Amino acid sequence: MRKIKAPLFDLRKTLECGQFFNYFEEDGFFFVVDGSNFFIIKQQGQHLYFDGNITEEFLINFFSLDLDYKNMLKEISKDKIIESAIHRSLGLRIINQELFQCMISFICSSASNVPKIKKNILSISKSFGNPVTFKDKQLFLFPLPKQISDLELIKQSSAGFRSKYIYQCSQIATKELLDKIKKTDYSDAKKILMSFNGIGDKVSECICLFSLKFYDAFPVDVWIKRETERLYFKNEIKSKEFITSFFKEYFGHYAGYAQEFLFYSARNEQKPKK
DNA sequence: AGACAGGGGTAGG
DNA sequence: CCTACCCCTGTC
Repeated sequence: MRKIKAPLFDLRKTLECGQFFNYFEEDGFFFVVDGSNFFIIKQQGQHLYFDGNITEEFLINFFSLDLDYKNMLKEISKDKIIESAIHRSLGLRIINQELFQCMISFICSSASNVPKIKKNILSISKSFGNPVTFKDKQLFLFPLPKQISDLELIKQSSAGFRSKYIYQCSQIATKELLDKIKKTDYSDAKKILMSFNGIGDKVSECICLFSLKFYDAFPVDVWIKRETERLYFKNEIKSKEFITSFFKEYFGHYAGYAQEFLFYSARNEQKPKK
């Protein structure tokens, strides 16, 4: 078991906030699969204990432990509302997920919910991914695009109308294209992502934020819409476009972090027991 | 118990 | 701009 220091980090909040779906908790550890990487991890105070087929550098990048967290907080702390949200979700960090897994995860997310997305991802991994035995547990790596080639089998993952999007995405997402998306800038990456069926405005913002390190991305779902209308606009109805442009401008470079704090805070309010 | 609406969104009409 | 979409879950 290896050990690293991780101040200003909350493992549970980071994994459970709804940005990542390929993990489960057992025997006091989180078992995490990200593409072809897998590891177990637990937090004790400011330290992380982990083991798996990964390096320490991978872990630091995955959980953005190298981000200057205090500086980020300073940049987005524009008012009492966001400060309160930050207070309630302190330690939450944005994960840098493997791109293809992230794309499929958020294709699955439309008109869905966290438990169901997790189920879809696990089922797709079992059907198409390579099995690995690790710490007496059977894990499945997340498949490469070319490994997902059977529409009927995808349908068995209960992805419903999203199954055809998963299939098409897997056909189109060659290694070359994925590499291109990783190398290009925010607006270009977003354009390419939105050319996939099943990836629209919101889903592409999520992928930009959770896989491509574009921290100014600001995904607006119904939760963020309701919450920002309530907190910032006296419950007046605003369009998604307005909300996106307003908060990108308002919070600046780390708008995506502000979004995550508001989102986590809103969700936690809804279900205080968790 | 069994029907029914609606969900962290998107494409297509 | 408005709906259907596939499946699951919570609610009546």
